[in-house]
This record gives sequence, structure tokens and C-alpha cells, in this order.
Amino acid sequence: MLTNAKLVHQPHDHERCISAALSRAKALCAEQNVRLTTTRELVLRLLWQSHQPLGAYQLQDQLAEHINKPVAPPTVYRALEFLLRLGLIHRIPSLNAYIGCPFPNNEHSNLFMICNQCGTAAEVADKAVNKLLQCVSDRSHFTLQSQSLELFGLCPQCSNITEAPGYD
Amino acid sequence: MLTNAKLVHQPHDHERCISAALSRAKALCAEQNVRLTTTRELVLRLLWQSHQPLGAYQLQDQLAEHINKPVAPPTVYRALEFLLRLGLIHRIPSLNAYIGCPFPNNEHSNLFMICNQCGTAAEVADKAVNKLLQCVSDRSHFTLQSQSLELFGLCPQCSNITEAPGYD
DNA sequence: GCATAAGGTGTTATAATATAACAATAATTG
DNA sequence: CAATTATTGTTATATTATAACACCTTATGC
Ligand SMILES: [Zn+2]
Ligand SMILES: [Zn+2]
Ligand SMILES: [Zn+2]
Ligand SMILES: [Zn+2]
Repeated sequence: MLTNAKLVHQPHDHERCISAALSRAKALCAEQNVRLTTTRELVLRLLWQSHQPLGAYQLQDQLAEHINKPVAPPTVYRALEFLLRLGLIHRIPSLNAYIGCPFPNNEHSNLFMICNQCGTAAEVADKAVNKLLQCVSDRSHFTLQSQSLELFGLCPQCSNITEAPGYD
Repeated sequence: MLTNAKLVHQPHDHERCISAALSRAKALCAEQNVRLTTTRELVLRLLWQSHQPLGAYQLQDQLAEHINKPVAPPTVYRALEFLLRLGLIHRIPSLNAYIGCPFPNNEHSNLFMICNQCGTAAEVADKAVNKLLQCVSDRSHFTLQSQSLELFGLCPQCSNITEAPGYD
């Protein structure tokens, strides 16, 4: 099982997350011979600011603040489209939000564990999950092409807080 | 494995799907002591017209046509909210669309197989899937509360058409 | 039955998310 | 440097969803 859950759910050196993501992005763009322009890189950086998915209009605001001039929606959506196409980010449909992918160009599950409390989203790539879903598809003669899997609940930290006994 | 895939992907007596859905709905409403008003029932019927998810504004149009007077979005969304709360329908986030649930008040997976070609969506409830996802969550100490699982691809019919050899 | 409360609907306005279309600019290629 | 291609800016608009408040209907207690 490949996952960034440990990182997401614990204090960690997040600068490493960011720089790793950026160097992966640069490598991938070089490999694919496409351009990681300033805007695209900035949007990617913004998405990697935290492990919480961001909406397009949150990105718009933050982008505008960063470059100190107004930004129109298409600017954001184009950058998102580019990053999605390269697999550098994912869209989380039920949140209408976007998040950096911790392990792009791996075959992976598009499986997210999303905390209803703090909003963090950890990604999991699990062969057993993929295999089982493939199997479910096969049984119905369904030709599986892609998937979007979202688990909602409480991350370890928020679980602890919620479950806390209370001395009353 | 509980699924309506066979029905969805083959010609079948769809009237039975509809009437079964409606009687389930009536029973559930009676049991819960809530009212299946005309609008709510109509929306449910419209969602059961086919095995393809419908968007709220498609429903709006069809509803307006049926009752022969204009309908405002809140009317539709209120009916949808009611039906969702009872578990009689599901929302498919990546399509912004809604579909009738073939086996409500069962513990189930919220797992859909959605055809990219013809738009049909079959639902699957599979204990093995649920168990595995629970297990994945446990491993990360994530408290699983709900899930949304969407598989995209080609239904059996559309697979055959696509894969057809071609005599050229 | 009638008053009351609760639940449901109508209506208007608006929020939030996403895309279309076309002009302008920048980067790449030969 | 001209020609082509990729990228960005700009304006307008489509699509999905909700807020707020007035009005009506149904159930409930007396
Ligand atoms: Zn991090
Ligand atoms: Zn949390
Ligand atoms: Zn049917
Ligand atoms: Zn199909």
C-alpha cells in the first residue's frame, strides 16, 4: 500500500512535501516536453501549501494575492487542467476541490481519505483495492477505465479529539 | 454481491424497476412517518425513468413539463434533499447528477459503475469492497463514516460496440 | 370544528463552480 | 526574422446549488 497518510495526519517537515512535489513536477514536464510556466507552478505550489484540497476560487484569490493583480477564473482552470492532465494533481468531485498528488505517474487508486473535521485528504494507492474493483467490474462485464474513490470520516487526530472521554 | 447491473445493462421489464422503487418508497415513508408528496414522488419517478443519472436542471425541465407549469430550482432541490435523506436516491458527485437507489435501507457501498458512452449507472453493494475499504481506513487509523465510489468505463453493451472487429 | 404549530411550497434573488469565445502575447521552429 | 504554435488576458455566460421570506397545507390538541 502506497499512501501519504502518515505525513498528512501528523506534524512533519512539510517543506519536503512541497519541494518533492515541485521537483517531481519539473522532471515530469521536462520528460513530457511541456512547460511548467509561472502560473502553473504557482498553482501547484498553492495546492501543496497544505494537505487540504482547495477550490478553484480559493486558488483564484490566493493566486491574485501572490502576483498582486486580479486573476480571472480561466487562468486558474487552465492551470488546473494542465496539472490534471499530467497527473500532478487530482480533483475531488464531492468537494469541487483540487489537491496535489503525492505519487504521480504511479498506477494508483485515486482513493482519498477525507477528514470531515479538519478537511485534510490523504491519498492511498492499494493494489488489493484496485484488484477487487477490477474484479467487481469483470463480474458485470464492465470495462473499467478510471475511478474516483472517496472515503469520508475522521483523521486520526480528529478522531482522538472527538473520542476524548471528557471529565464532566 | 448485490447489484442491479444485469438489469441496467440489458433489456428488461423496466416498469417493474419503477413500480418496485415506488412501493419501496411508499413503505419507507410510511415507516418513517414522512410524506411522499406529489412533487417528491414525481421527482422519484423521473429519476427512475431510466438507469441514467439526471441533473437537477434536467429534472426541473421534465418536472415543469409534467405538471405543465414552471418550476423553480428550490422545488427540485428540496425533493432531492428529501429523497437523499431517506436513502431513496444517490447523488453522483462527479456527474452532478442523481439516480434512484435500487436497494435502499440496505447497508451498501455507494459504488457505481458508470458508462462513459451511454451514461447508465449500475449500483453495486459488495461486502468485500466495504471490508477492504474499512481495512484500508483502519491501517491509517482513519475513522470511516461514509464513502463515494465511482467506476467509469464501458458497460457490456457499449464495450461490445467499441470492441467490434470491423471488416475494413 | 377551530386554533395552533409544524411541515411543505412558491418566489425572488444570488452564491459557487465552470466554460466558451476571441483577442493579444510569448515561445519555439525553421 | 517570419511563421507557427502554445500560452495568457479578457469578457461574457453557462451550470449547479442555496438563502431568505412569504404563503399555504396538513396534522394535532383542545
Ligand atoms: Zn506535507
Ligand atoms: Zn482531521
Ligand atoms: Zn430498469
Ligand atoms: Zn454503455
